[in-house]
Amino acid sequence: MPKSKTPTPEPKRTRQPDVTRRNILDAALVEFAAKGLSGARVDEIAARSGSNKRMIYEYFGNKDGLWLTVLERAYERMREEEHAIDVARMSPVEGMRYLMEFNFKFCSRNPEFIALLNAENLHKASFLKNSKKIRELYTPLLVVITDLLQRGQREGVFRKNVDPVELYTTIAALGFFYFSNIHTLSTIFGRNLLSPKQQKVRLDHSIAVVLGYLRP
Amino acid sequence: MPKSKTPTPEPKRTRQPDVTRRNILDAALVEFAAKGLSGARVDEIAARSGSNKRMIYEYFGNKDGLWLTVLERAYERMREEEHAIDVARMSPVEGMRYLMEFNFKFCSRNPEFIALLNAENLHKASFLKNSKKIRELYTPLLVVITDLLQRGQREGVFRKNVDPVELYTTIAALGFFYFSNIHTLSTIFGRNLLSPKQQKVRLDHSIAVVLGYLRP
DNA sequence: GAATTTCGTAACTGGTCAGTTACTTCTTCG
DNA sequence: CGAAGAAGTAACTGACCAGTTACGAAATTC
Repeated sequence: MPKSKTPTPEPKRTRQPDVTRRNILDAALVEFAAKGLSGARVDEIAARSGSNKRMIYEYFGNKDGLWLTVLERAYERMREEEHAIDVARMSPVEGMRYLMEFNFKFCSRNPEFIALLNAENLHKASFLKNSKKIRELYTPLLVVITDLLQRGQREGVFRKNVDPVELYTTIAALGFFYFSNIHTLSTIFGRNLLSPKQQKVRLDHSIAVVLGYLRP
Repeated sequence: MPKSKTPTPEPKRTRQPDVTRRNILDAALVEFAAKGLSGARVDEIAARSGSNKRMIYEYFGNKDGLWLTVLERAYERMREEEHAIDVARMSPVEGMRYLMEFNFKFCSRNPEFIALLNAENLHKASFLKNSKKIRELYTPLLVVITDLLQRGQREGVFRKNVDPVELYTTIAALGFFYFSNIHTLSTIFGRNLLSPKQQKVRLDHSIAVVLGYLRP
């Protein structure tokens, strides 16, 4: 039975299932991102959440259920942030630049998201495939890119016959890869790619690549 | 004491430390790539290798030592294959195209390499950082790209002021990301990106992006 | 062919961890 | 207040697993 909100303006609640649930998910995100699915410890998540194991199993059934929920929540968050993007009033070039910057900085700001996706790919996306929610998560970024491409082509500033899905993948790749592989790349190149300076160089280059390609 | 080769042409050897060692590493590569470091089972590696746990601990000390050796070996293999690349006699455009194709197909052909790198990045490259061998593994691809860029710029077919390291990262990203995230991308797009047809579309697009960018 | 070293097997150990349970404490609401 | 149920705690269980050991078999050396 779905819990309907009581009309009484809640007094001082110390029982806060929603808060407890969210605390568990926050703790799980950190733990899973740091250690992967098999490396993560349920006891650690319980301790970090300020709650306890019993609540975890009450709300999420088991470790796998918790993993799936954390994963879905991460996608939802990305989708929410992407939804706020509005490039309709920008020029195609400006818009594309803004989009890439957003994507790059989202990756920079959400290393847990990167780690989570990599872990899920290690499992061949077996959890995501069983997710009912994921169908609606088709990323809004794709819609925005399609629009920008059309306008740019009409105005003659972008080349023709660019597949939006391919370009989306390219943009995603240019942001994601850098942060996904930042530790091995830093080691091999002997540079600290985490530094803001290096990140700026990388973003500028990425934008130059895509805009350079899009020239008619 | 390093074992010097006996002058006698070995008869029928049933003792073959090198073979056993390699079998263990092959088995470990598969297991680690499929399940990550913490998910992999030493018993499973022993069984798959046709050898046994005792030998694993004899040769590699512990699970972590085995992991590091597998990782180094994967890098070495890549380096060897890259070393065979010779684009000196190709035109800059041809050479760049060939290089990207090589990189893309290497990723396609070596999914274990992809999985290994992702797992190592999850650990913040802590094993690679402690590797003595890794310093010499600075990828030869970088040298080849630098050469191609110079020639292309001199001949006027490539734009000027392109940083080879940045371009290398871009090329690596365009190949790696697709295969690294192939399962989640396939799920979200509802397409089977593993199919050769989709792979060709992706490679063609990637080449078009880089060559499009490189136009003066 | 005896001594020595290498290799293989399987049982064992000590620790870890997902998931459960018994029990206590707190909150809510009549 | 007092009953009912929700939330919390910590000990427990049973499985699993990295790493070890004891012992035997085979191969190599002298």
